[in-house]
Amino acid sequence: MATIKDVAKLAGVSPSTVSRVIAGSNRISLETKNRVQRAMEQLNYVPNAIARSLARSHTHTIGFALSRRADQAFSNPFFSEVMRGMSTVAQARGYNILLSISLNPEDELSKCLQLVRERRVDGLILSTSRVKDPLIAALSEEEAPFVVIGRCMERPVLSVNNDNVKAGYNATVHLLEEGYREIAYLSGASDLVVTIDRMNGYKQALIERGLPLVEERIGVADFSEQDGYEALCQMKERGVSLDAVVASDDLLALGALQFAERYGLRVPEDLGVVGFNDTPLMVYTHPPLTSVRILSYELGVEAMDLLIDALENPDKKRLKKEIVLPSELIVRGSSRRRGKAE
Amino acid sequence: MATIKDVAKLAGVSPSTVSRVIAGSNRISLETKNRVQRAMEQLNYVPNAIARSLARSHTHTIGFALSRRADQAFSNPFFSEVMRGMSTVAQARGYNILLSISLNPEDELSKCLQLVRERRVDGLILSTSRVKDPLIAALSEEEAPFVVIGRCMERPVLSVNNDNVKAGYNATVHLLEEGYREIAYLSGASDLVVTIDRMNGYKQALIERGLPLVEERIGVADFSEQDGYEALCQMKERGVSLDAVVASDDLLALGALQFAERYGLRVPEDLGVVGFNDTPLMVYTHPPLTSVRILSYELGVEAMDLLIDALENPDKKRLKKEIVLPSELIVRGSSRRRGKAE
DNA sequence: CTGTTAGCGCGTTCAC
DNA sequence: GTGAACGCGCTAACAG
Repeated sequence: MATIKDVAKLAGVSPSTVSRVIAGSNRISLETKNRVQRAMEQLNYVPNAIARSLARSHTHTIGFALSRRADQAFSNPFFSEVMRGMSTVAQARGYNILLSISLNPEDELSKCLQLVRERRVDGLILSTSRVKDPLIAALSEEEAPFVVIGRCMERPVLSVNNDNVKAGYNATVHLLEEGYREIAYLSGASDLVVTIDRMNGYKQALIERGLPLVEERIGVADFSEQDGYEALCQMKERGVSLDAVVASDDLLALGALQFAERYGLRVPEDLGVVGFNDTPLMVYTHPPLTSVRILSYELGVEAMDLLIDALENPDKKRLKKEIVLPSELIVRGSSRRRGKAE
Repeated sequence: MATIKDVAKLAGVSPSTVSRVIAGSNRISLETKNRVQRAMEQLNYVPNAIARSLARSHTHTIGFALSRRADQAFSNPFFSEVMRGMSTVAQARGYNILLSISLNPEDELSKCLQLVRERRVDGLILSTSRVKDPLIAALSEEEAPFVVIGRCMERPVLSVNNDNVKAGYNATVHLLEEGYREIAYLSGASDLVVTIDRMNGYKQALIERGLPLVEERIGVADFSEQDGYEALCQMKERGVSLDAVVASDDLLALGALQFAERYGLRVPEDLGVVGFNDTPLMVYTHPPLTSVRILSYELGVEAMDLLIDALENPDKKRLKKEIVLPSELIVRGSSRRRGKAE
């Protein structure tokens, strides 16, 4: 494998000259430039990225942290889409993506710190955020550049989020307008900021319409259909009445559908259901699932752009920008009973 | 950020000594070893991975190539699972994963070559294989270490695959045993080795049972429900009769379900359907989808292990091992009509 | 415009 | 057992 020296030798110049034509320096004669380029082609020369990184002390690599719970949570294409978005930008701006999948938040923390301290990545993108997130705290202390997909409640950070409060609010209002009154909320892991925000939107809608906020109608479940199903069954068995469910994830909404089946409830007549993420396959549930569409691809795009901007403009680094992307409620059969025969 | 020199200075030794305790050299006195370790802790020292890579001329990083069509194809968790498997092994063996998502095979080729030539990765894992795959050819010529998830028809390569021919065969035999006789096959992109293998299994089953092999019953579609739907509609409109479908992907099977609805065919009575991948959400289709379960997580595990083994045992490098993992047909409502009232 | 000199941070002989 | 010296391949500051 040819090195910069080989090229220099062949072209009859010094390595630094070669380095200059690679960098596209303008103070270089057209003639030697051509000569060098010919030599590079002839030797099939490609600069060694590692050596470059060492010399310039940055890697042009971004780490993406995914903890397994998050991963399985969204066995829907949410993260695939985010990654596609990130990847598009990374590609365009000359960056690479290093993947870090962990089994739990503790591992995630140590692996991310490792990546940063080893200087393997220039910055990190975090896939979710929790209340008092230790990872965010550690990274902040380390002064490592990072952006979180989600929101940080404790301190200003670079972040890209969707309007979860509003989305939760809209979903709930929609159910109210369809005539549902006893609306339950299915939360994901209770320390995830997303699910808390969505819940707050839900609460806000109820309060605004003067409806009672029944704590027993709020169920906490891991992001899985099974858990969603069980949470609702427990509610029912405790004698809590409900005629609709706002589920903070489509998988949980699926659990709600199962729950309806178990108790012989008709959807949407007896139970209205709305989920989150608008997972493509949810079109095929019976009835098709109403869901909040999240701009996951765009989330990835914005996150990567934000991080690279911060990286490349050290002056702006201190400005902790927070981007919020809109969501859209996609109404389908699972929540539309207005005008239907009762 | 502390360097090896800082540690050396603090411990009152030379950098090479520090290097030795990092490497776990045994010819070092316990005393200085402890002294160095204390210094490392005190300075919160972590070796710079880039400098290491340069000195040792390998990165401990594996590239994973995904081309977008493959990605969207499997908006099911197939690749997530593969990645989880790869990640587990990578973690355990001290490797990192660099992600390379491309929009098309051409981009994929150039990006992968780039990664290898830049020496950014020690090796690559390819997510799919095509007939006369240019990427495989290029990588072979480059003598870059890589393993393909799938199979290479032209030359021996390191590969991890599932038993697609047998799986296609089993799926078809199952339909035959359920009494279906006019079985169609829905292929994915016609140059993907997976889909070809599955088709050959399908053909073999028909031939074995003495049934005619009707070329018109083989439809080619991209991996999407829409395409699957359209392929079958075209078949129908051309007057081709069919009473069952083997779809090389669950999404295509979904298209078959749509097709059935469109033409008022009852599933499984009038149309039997079996898909591939056993996507979790397919349990919720009506009726639940029969599908071939692929060991995607294990595929990732084996691929990563195979690659790292080859990397770390240069002597074995020449041995082009090909691993095949079993699959399992999960029978559900969409293909079970035996014993049912007709 | 171009070459020389010094690193970037670490691994690895080769001596002592 | 330990240190000095050199090299990995490239960039950057300084001359000229």
